[in-house]
Amino acid sequence: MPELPEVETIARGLDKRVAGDTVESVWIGSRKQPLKSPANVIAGTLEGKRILRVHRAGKHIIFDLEAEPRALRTPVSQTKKSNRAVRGQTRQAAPLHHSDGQTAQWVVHLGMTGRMVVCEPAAEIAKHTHLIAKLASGIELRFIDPRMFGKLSVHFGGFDPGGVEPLEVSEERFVALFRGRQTPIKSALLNQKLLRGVGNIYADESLFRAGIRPRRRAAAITREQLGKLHAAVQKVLREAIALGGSSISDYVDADGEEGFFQFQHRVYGREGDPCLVCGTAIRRVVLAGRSSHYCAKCQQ
DNA sequence: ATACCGACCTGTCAGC
DNA sequence: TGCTGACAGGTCGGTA
Repeated sequence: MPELPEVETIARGLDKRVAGDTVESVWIGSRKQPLKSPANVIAGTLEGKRILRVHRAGKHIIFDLEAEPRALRTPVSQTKKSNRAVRGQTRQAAPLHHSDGQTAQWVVHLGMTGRMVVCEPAAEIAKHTHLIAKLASGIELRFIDPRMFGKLSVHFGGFDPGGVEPLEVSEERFVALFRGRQTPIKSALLNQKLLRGVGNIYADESLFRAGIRPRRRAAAITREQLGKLHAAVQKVLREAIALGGSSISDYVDADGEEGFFQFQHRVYGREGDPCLVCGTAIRRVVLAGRSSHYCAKCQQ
């Protein structure tokens, strides 16, 4: 579901709502799929820790946790008994010997359909809820993901998502990323090891604004066009962030609000519709297994 | 190195 | 009304 602008919007919302709060207890559902770290390690790392800050790297949401637990674990797990019966198993906290004295990070990747929401404990528990973190202030942080393509993990001593931040990369470095690559430019834009955070919507939208066809070989694109692409990627991402991201089917931010960038889409999801610049029907082709939308006249 | 494909999952929607 | 197939914001691993 979410690309960089959506993840940025969610991370900002979460930071506003939960930074400074402390995780009291964590419930993790039985499904294994969304977990990259073992459930007891995730729960054990989160429980008792204060959330210092929530931010984004690529499409990852990162919760910075304070190094040392705020409170002992014992009273926490005792207060959890009532919830246990209702919601299923609560994992035992893992020993934290490997994280003592180090900052820990809780990293969340939302995949296609993941959502991370803040809500009151009384709020109905949505289907496909895989994690609930009860916070000291009384609110809950919930991870919901129907397709389970999302991933939850904890890291000690620095999480490296790879690639460069599209909003921070200089034009020189951006151009260098594609030098000599025979892959289609769209595939290169989607490669998170190069640029982190650009997904299918914003790749198509950026290529349209730069006037480049998705299938063009990266290496065959002129320096001037790559400069335009660099500007287009940054402009599209910034505008999308300003509008709270794109809500296609069910995307909402941490507060349940929809984004508005979908109304600015010029090619994505507009197959057969007239190009807003020249009137030519927008085409859709499948490239690297993903739908790619473009205007055959405006993009050469 | 690159490119294509299926796999991972569930839900929704168009068409019959 | 209900079945079937295509498709969905992402990533990974296998294979040619």
